[in-house]
Order: sequence, then structure tokens, then C-alpha cells
Amino acid sequence: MAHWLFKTEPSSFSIADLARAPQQATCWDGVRNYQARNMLRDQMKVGDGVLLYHSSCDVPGIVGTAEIVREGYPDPTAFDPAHHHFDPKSKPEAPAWYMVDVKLVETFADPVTLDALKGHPVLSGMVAARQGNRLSVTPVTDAEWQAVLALGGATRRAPGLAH
DNA sequence: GCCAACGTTGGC
DNA sequence: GCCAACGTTGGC
Repeated sequence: MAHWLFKTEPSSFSIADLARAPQQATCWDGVRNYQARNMLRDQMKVGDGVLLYHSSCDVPGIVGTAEIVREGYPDPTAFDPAHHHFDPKSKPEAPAWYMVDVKLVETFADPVTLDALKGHPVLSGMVAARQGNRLSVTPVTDAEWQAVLALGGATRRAPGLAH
């Protein structure tokens, strides 16, 4: 199973917004970058883990986790001329932009701040932590995933454990 | 297909 | 609000 990191600006959509959403799930629309598009369209699978990252805010960092609940499908906001994310390059018969659906898994008791990432032997190498990285969707390695969960005060039971 | 100009992102 | 980084655009 693969892991990913999704960036979002909490002023436009935060993990708290996701927690309030119906079924605590949402479509992740508005991604307009081809590298990110390829990952959304081709690589993400139902059940993949997602780190949610807040950017452009007081304390940037990873604030919780989600999982992919629907694999890549055309982003309809690209077809709507009235929509902020409209893109005439994308046509329903030949969509340029894709999105997935995610569902909240956990809000961290202790967010893993960007500072903490930078000072961590494993996490300082994360694609998302690298200076100048502007991708809003990036891959996360197994080692990075485990390290973030450990730092985030993960309370989720391991798969297979009885409740 | 090169590359300068421009726009956007995101930390500080 | 500044500025570095980097993707995209468009002229040639």
C-alpha cells in the first residue's frame, strides 16, 4: 500500500472542515499540476494512506491522516466556466484534471510541524519538506509514514487488533 | 524546442 | 509583504 501527502491551506480547507464533512469525506478537487495529476489519476488506490499537511498558516505541518476512498476520476470543477478552478483545456470527453476522494482517519493530538520534519533524520528527506517544493500532492515512503505516525501521537489501532 | 517573462506557492 | 523557487506560457 502506498502513502501520500496532500497539502492544503487551512484558510480554504482544513482538517477540521474534513472532520465536519458528511461521512468525514470529500473530493480533493482543484489540483492543476501535471505531476500531481498523474499520481491522482494513475497511482492512488483505495486504502492508500494520506498525510494531511497545512500550509500558509501559523504553524505549517502535518495535522492528521486520511485514506483514499475513491480512485482517480475527472475533476468536474475544471469543466465549469463559473468555477474558480475552471480550465478550458479540460473537456468532459478528454479530461485534463483528476481528483480522488479521501476520508478522514485521524486528527493528530500533536501535529508534526514543519520544524519537526526538518530536524528529523528520516523526515527531513521528505519530498514535501524540501525547500522550494510546490507540489500539492507528493509520495511518502513507508519509513516516513511510520515516523510521522509515531510523532503524531497516533492512537489508531493497528489493523487486525480486536476492538 | 529554447528561454525569458510571468504567475503562483509557501515559508518567514 | 517579501522573496526564493519553480511551473507555465508564449515569442521566436
